[in-house]
Amino acid sequence: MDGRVRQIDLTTMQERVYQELRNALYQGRFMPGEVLTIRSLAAALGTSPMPVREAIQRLVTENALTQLPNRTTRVVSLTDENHDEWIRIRTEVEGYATARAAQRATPELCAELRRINDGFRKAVERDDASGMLEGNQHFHFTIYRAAESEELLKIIESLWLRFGPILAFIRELKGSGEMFGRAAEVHERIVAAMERRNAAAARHGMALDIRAAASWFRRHHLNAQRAEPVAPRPRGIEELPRRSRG
Amino acid sequence: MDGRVRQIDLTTMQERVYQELRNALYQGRFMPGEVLTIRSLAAALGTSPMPVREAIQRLVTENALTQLPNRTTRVVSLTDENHDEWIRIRTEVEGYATARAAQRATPELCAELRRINDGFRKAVERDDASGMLEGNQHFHFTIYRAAESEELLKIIESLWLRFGPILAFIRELKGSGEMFGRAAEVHERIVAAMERRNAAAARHGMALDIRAAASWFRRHHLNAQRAEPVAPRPRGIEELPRRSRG
DNA sequence: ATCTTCCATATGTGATCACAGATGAAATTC
DNA sequence: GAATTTCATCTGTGATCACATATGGAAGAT
Repeated sequence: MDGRVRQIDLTTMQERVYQELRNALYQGRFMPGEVLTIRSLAAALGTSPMPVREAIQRLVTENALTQLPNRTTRVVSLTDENHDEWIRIRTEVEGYATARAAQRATPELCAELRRINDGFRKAVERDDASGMLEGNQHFHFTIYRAAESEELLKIIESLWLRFGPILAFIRELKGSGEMFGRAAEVHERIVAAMERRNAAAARHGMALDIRAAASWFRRHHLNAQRAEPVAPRPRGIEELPRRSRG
Repeated sequence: MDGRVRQIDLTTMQERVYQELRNALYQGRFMPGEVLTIRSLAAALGTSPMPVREAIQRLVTENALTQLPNRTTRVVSLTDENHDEWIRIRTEVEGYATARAAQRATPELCAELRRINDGFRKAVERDDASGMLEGNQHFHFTIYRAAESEELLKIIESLWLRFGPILAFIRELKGSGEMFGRAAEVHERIVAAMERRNAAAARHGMALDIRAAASWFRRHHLNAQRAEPVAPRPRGIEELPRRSRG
């Protein structure tokens, strides 16, 4: 019975729904503030509401989605929580991962990072928004994986998940090329620090990269926000909770 | 209609189940490796399986529970994941929170920390295991709250959640008083650093506190492990996944 | 014209049912 | 007697149902 049949997918429905939604968020296929309903998602995914509601709950605990007091679930909005706060946490956690990666850096890793960063730079040159986002993400996560901590990686993934919907925004903004161009230079410095096994310098470079992107985004996001409000807030009730049922 | 009726609990069943399980884990009311079944929990809580399974899923995504390949959910075990790795992450994240708290330290905060640490020390002196655990937790979280970052606090809570079941262990171990006695001294040094607004020193002290407790626990846990194995692992299947259903 | 009330529909939550796989002890085979 | 098979029971997963609340437009009142 060896080669005649292939292994099939054994994961649960809920897990597959969860992964699908996670990927969608990661890649910015949902807009910040967008409302998600169980039944419509279930219909779109071709399954029953049951696995969807469990997947949504998981994403809510991961802070990728929020639940309003009227129990509507929405993609995390840009302003409704403290952006700065998350940026500081990111610099800390991802900076730590970078320091660990620097301590473990091999010539092969540095060569790979250079290669990825070259691809990133090329995407910047041809003004390919998706290519830039992908290249940037690839560069970052190659470093984080090199930190060799499964658990740390999980935490960082959950941080990025929260920033996924922002990607949907950046994709449509003009002038991201300039910012990413500067990012490519910072990346270069990070790789150089890793080659010298200088953990502190690598960490510092990563923190700079994150903060620079964040402050660029803040400036341009505010402009975009003024021009075109994204998701209208629901009626007036923002405080009222609901009944409990038995 | 003012004073004649009182506000009632409006949260969902699922939320209350989640909080109840979370507290139980936090306080070490479940042993590491213990198996949880939906139906029996539902019966114990006096509700239907539905809210319980969603609460369990949330705790699984928070890494407080694990799901074996045969879909049995268990309280996180002591050895089945890298203890060291989590300790390093804790020193980093909680160290950062401590540094932030030091920057924001007020005389009132330092006085309160001294008071809490005195209570902790007294619990050590009268060899009150629960009092020690509680006092220690109280001291740590007073600092973390002083960091004034809601999101950071969430992350730290999820880290501690993972260590909750270990408390159930420590509660029964002899000689924890000696370790906690040393911890009280380290706490004192942390408060002194915060009084001087010396963020680096406070951070360093916190890292020392965490690492010292962890290495003490490792030594004594291994002894306890030999004496009395806690949770028998299920039969032989540790690899086999299951079917997917439609 | 503006605000309120009403109502059909949509939505989340919890209960119950159905079913495949897991479990562990009893029965059977060698 | 030891290893294997069988079978009743337990458990997680997904589907469906029931119901209270939310929503948003239409009808009505001011």
